Parts: sequence; C-alpha cells; structure tokens
Amino acid sequence: MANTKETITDVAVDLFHQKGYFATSISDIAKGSGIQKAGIYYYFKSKEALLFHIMMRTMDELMIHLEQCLEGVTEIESRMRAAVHGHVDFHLRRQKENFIANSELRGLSPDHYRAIVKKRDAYEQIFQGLMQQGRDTGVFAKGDVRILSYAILTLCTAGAFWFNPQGRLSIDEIARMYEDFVLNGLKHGDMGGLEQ
Amino acid sequence: MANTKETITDVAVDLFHQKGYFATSISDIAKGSGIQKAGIYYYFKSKEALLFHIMMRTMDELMIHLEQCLEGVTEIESRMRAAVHGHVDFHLRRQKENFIANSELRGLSPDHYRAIVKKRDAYEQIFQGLMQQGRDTGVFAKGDVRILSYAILTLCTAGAFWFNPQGRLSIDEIARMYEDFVLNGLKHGDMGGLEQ
DNA sequence: GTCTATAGGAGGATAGAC
DNA sequence: GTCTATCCTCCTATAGAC
Repeated sequence: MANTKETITDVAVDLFHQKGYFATSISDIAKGSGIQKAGIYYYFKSKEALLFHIMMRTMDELMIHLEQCLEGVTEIESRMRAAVHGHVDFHLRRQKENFIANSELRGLSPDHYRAIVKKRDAYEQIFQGLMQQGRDTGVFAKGDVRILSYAILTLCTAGAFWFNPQGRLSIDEIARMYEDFVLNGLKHGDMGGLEQ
Repeated sequence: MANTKETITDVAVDLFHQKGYFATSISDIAKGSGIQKAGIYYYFKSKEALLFHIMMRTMDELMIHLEQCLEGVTEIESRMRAAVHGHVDFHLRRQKENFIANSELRGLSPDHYRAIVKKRDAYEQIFQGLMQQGRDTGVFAKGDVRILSYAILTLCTAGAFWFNPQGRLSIDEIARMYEDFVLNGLKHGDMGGLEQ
C-alpha cells in the first residue's frame, strides 16, 4: 500500500480481468483502492490511460522476458524451444495482465492502439525470424512462416484464458507440453507445403 | 431488406465486429438499419438479447456444420481431419460472427453466458471424443486430451481474428494447412507424455 | 495527495401516438 | 411496425476546498 499508483494499477488489473474494461467503472477501481474516484485522476489522465499503462508495461516486460530466455542460447532448435517455453511461462505467470492485453485492445485510443500493436509486431517478428532460420537451415519443415507464427503464438497465449493456477498441472508442465507440440509441428508439420 | 429483424441482426454483426459490443450503441444499430432506435425494441427486448441472438445462432450453426462434416466419415484420422477442416472453414467463412462469439462473452447476462458456454462445451467434447478415440486406438500419440483440445480449437478459431478474405490464401488452403499441422501434432506430438 | 460536489453527456429503455 | 419524445440512470472527468 506504500504506493497509491501501484495500488490503483493492481486493482485495475484485477477488475479488468474479472469484469472487463468497459464493465469496470472508475468508481469500482477507486472503491477497490480505498480512495475516492477523483483520486484516480491525480495519477492517470483518464481511464483509457490506465488501460494503456497496464498494457504497455505488460508488452515491455514480455519482450524483456523473451530476450532473457534467448540469451546465450545459440542452436536454432533450442532457441525456438526457449522462446515458446518463455512465452507460455510468462502468459501463465502473468495471466491477468496478458488476458487484458489480448482482449481489451478495443478500449485503446487509436494512437495507443498503434503503439501496442507495434510492440506486438516486434515481438512476433522475433518468432518469425527463428522460424525462418529453422526453415532455411532445414531443421524445420517448410510452411508459411507468417501463418504458422500466428498459430503458434495464439495457441500459447490462449493459456492465459483457461489456465487455472489451482489446477492439476504446473506452469512448467504446461510450458513443456506446448514446447513439444510446437516443435513437433515445426519439424514434421509441413504446413501446406507452400513456398513463399 | 424484406425482413427488418434480419437487417438489424446483420447490421449489429457488422458493428459488433467492427467496433465491439460495448462501443456500439443501439442508436448506431438503428442508424445502420435505417430505423429509429425505439424500433429495435420491437424485435429485441434489449441490446444484450440481440447479442445473445447472434451468438446462439452462430453456435447452433457451428454444431450443425460439424455434424455435417463428420457424416459418413468413419475412419478416425479422417474424422479428425474433417472436424478440423470444418472448424476452420466455418470460422473463416463466418468470420464476423465467430469473432463476436469469441470476444464478446463478457456482454452476456449470467444466464445467457451459461447457455453459450454449454453449447461450446458440447462442441469441444466432440473434438475431445475424437482425440480420445485416436489415442486409445494408437493412431495418435498420447497426451493430455483436454489441454490438447483447447490448444487445437484456439489455434483454428484464431483464424477468425486475423484472416483477410482479400489475402493471398484461400479459405480452403488455410484449412488444409491447419489440418496438416494439427494431425502431425497429434500423431507425432507427444504432448508432455502424461497419462491421464 | 485526497476529498466533496457537480458538471456534462451518453446511452439503454419505455410510453404512447400514428 | 415504426415514429417522436422523454425518462432515468450511470459514468467519465473537472473544479476547487483542505
């Protein structure tokens, strides 16, 4: 509780995840934070600015996390594995924020929307680069890199939607499953066999 | 334009897809339909009822489509292929409605939410049944059926989010790609190797 | 920094005429 | 069936005191 701004952000993450951005009012967030609604505006210019703050922070940390996962890993198959594992791991550990980042893009202003999509594209391109490299060196089967990357990222991101922290499987077990599934798909799965 | 109710529904599908359910007002829908907003309430009890109508219809038709795709197909691998192909095909052909059905669950009342989730669960269970059968007969590798089914369905559903009808790939080409990718994943992809 | 009070507007929904 | 008129609630955001 030391920092009011952090409290507001945390409460907003909880509520946006639970009820959705549009269904959550400034008044709800204020109540949850133990302040009056006018107090929110001392820290955030608008409700939309608060959403943007949450999303931007999540995207930045997602990217940093990926870079850390790839650091020092050189061989292409291992790099792909590390990337998928890291992606799933981050999405399950930071479930609420990732859920929001993937379902509330609608709430952003055009400018903020563009800023987030730009971050997302940069992130996707790292995956596409790995896939292209694996394909070029014959480690992965051929296939449409763009579509494959959408498929793989969506697949893994979806964990943030259904994952139950109290469930029977740990984050690491799930991340390994996805890692195996994706790598098998990439190695054997000739996705349409299209040249591009 | 013969049928006003259909016009309203069609306009609502367009707008919910384009701007989202919460950002679309009754007034927007009325304007698009060429009537006054009070006119909407002659056909639908509330905005939420209109959303529910769209979703329910989509889920029903999705299920019927799956059943038709499986009709007369007996061998398990072919059945799984037919199911995946049909799922992708339906999601790309009826892109807007499927987009809505997958992103606007938040807008439903608790009762309606339960009704839609029930339909979705029944649909998922058909896939899980196919996967279980394939696993039991040794055609597919072992793996966690529930998690695999989430993964596969999400993967394919995602097409409704990024698919561009004017793009370089046809619906059938994409459906085939996914079919191959998923089947390869199921046959070789030992998803964590968990017994269940 | 946080409060009280309120402006200002939008949007869902209804009443009742035609 | 469709329209006009309007109610009523809710919510974002701001002004200004403390």
